[in-house]
Amino acid sequence: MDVANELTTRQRTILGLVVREYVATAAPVSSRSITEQYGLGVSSATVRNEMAYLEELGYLTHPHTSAGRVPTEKGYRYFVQRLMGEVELPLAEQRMIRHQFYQVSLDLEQWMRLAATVLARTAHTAAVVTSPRPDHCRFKHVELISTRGAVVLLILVLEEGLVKQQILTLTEVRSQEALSQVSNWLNDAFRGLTADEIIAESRTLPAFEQEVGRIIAETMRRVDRQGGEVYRDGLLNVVGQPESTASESFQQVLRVLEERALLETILSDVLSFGGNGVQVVIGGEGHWDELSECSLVLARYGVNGEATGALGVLGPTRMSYERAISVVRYVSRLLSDLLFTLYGR
Amino acid sequence: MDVANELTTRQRTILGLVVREYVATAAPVSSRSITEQYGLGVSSATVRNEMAYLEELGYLTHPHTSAGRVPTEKGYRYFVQRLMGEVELPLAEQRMIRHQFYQVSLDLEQWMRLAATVLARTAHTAAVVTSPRPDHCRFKHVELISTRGAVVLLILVLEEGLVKQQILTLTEVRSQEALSQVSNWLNDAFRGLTADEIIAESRTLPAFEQEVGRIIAETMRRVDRQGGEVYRDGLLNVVGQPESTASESFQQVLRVLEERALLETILSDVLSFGGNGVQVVIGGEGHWDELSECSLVLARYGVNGEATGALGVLGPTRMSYERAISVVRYVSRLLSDLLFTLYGR
DNA sequence: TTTTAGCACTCTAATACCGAGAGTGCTAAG
DNA sequence: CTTAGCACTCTCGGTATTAGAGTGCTAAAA
Repeated sequence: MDVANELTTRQRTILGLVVREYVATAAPVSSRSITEQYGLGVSSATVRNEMAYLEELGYLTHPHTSAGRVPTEKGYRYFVQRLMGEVELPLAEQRMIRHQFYQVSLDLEQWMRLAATVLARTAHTAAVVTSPRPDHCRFKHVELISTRGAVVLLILVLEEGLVKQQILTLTEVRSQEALSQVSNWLNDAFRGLTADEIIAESRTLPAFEQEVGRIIAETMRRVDRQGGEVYRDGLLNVVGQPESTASESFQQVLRVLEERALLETILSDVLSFGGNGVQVVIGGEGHWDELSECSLVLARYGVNGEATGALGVLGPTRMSYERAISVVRYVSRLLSDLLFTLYGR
Repeated sequence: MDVANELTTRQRTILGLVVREYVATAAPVSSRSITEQYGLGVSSATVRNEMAYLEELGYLTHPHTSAGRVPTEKGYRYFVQRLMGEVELPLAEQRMIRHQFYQVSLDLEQWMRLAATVLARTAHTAAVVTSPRPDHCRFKHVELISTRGAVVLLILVLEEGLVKQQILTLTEVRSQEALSQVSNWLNDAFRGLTADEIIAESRTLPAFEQEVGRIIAETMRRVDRQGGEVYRDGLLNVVGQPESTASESFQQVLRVLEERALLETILSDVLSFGGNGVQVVIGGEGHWDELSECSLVLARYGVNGEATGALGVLGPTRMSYERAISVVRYVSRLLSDLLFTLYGR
């Protein structure tokens, strides 16, 4: 950081006001509107001078000569890091959100869907929630269910409570009793093992059991790799924005949201960076071209070292970071707590 | 139908050309462009007269006095019903699509996701696929898996291959052996029953078994009622349209796509109407205000009388109905076939 | 040294206007 | 019934003009 970062109190106040005002109105903010709305005890000329200085440092810009000021990405970053503080969601909203979670049934899927909706509605942005992924999943239970002829439904339960299903077509018809026997046997043999260990263990087994073991291991590896579901909500909030009409960059946002692969890379990139807590990416930060003109507020959730997912909010750079950050923090904590009551040890 | 519906061959040709041309270019089509591009052996004045007549009957309009013609909703409907014929998807594309389905693993979820993507990409519109819902689901198998303390994972398999999971918190801790015994017992008792029958059957059982039975029945009822997942794709195709910049009606499309409840009502409304085959709703048809300015091409898929879902395409009124209808028809057939190989009897 | 009043300057956004071009509708002739 | 021809209408792009908003600067005041 350069020394120039040391802004005077007044400069910081003004920068904060410009950001807040611009976020609220979407229009460049003038020196006069600042002095009129928030009496700082100084004239507009003084504010003007300070603004010019803030622009020199790169925190603000001009759309054109005779327009008010608009925050730059650097300005937003300064605001988020040094001006905003640790804002908590208003208690009333916290209560409302918690209430909604306790109303739906005890179901991970419902929770994630609700989380996406709550995030989108509260932050007025698009929202993403990925299902929690175990760091390294372990076998818990398998069930083989005969459906019709040689077609068998394989249901795999992992330690972390994840359930996967897979359809197999056997080379010969087997009775349900025979299948149950096999699954009971495998349940004992594989309990608590990882995919690799199951492969190793399978080698000693008869052909059919070995084959099932291979399929189980494969499914588990797929879980390890590709992760689970991605829940989205609030796309309308992105499209409905005033600036969205003109810009093509909003199409980028939608593309990011629509392409699972792209989305997942970005999420894991961002989260592998920072430690815990809420991460804020403003305008791509140079790394992610897809995110120019928009911002991402992200957090991990889940039981640490057990299974974690990501959750966050994606909107235009001009968003209320206070709302966004506080709601992302709150929902991630809430979801983590809920998960812990179910799967934690 | 009024008698005026009897158009001359030339009028039908011209209407068809206007629709095709307008779909292709998104610009009002003039009498000259018709005579120039497709030599009809008549002058532009003649075409002009015919167009005026078609406008009188309500098949075409003018955006303003001196612009070309644009099809009305009625015009599109006539085109779809009487002019288009039963177009099939080009064989090359059929092959390509089929190939993609055989490449992914034998998994209903993957298929539906792929179906949505294929529909969106082929028709250049947004696409929706709902998971197949059994007409009246029947119990097949239950599994109770102890996870931690008194928390139990209940896995329910229905006749149709649907798997549902549910988390229970018992009042007392039970061993996995005890749980397995209960589930084995219930598997025999409930085999092939509907939700109501399970409730009846449960009355004679001991308290715990009765409780589990109640939960199973409840879950099954939920499946009956609310249906399953909805897969969407191609939202970008809607937003990227030339007319989308100006119109607010495109926000409606997005809202329809985002609100599951709304979407499901519309789908079931439309499909309960017509029999089998592809249904086309152009511009809301008066019933659905949410769909003004856009069209819906829908079909059922699945094994009839067993489990069916809906699948279709949602785009601007100005869309290629040939592509849309043919791809919806093809994918619905393909998916039905695939489902049959798995769950059919 | 900092603040501020005042003013010139710049740029946008709204409005009106103009002319070219596209396309129709109509009429009268083929 | 068709078509050539022409008047008429409306849009679209460009230009001019104006009002207003907001800045930057300078010089005076605190």
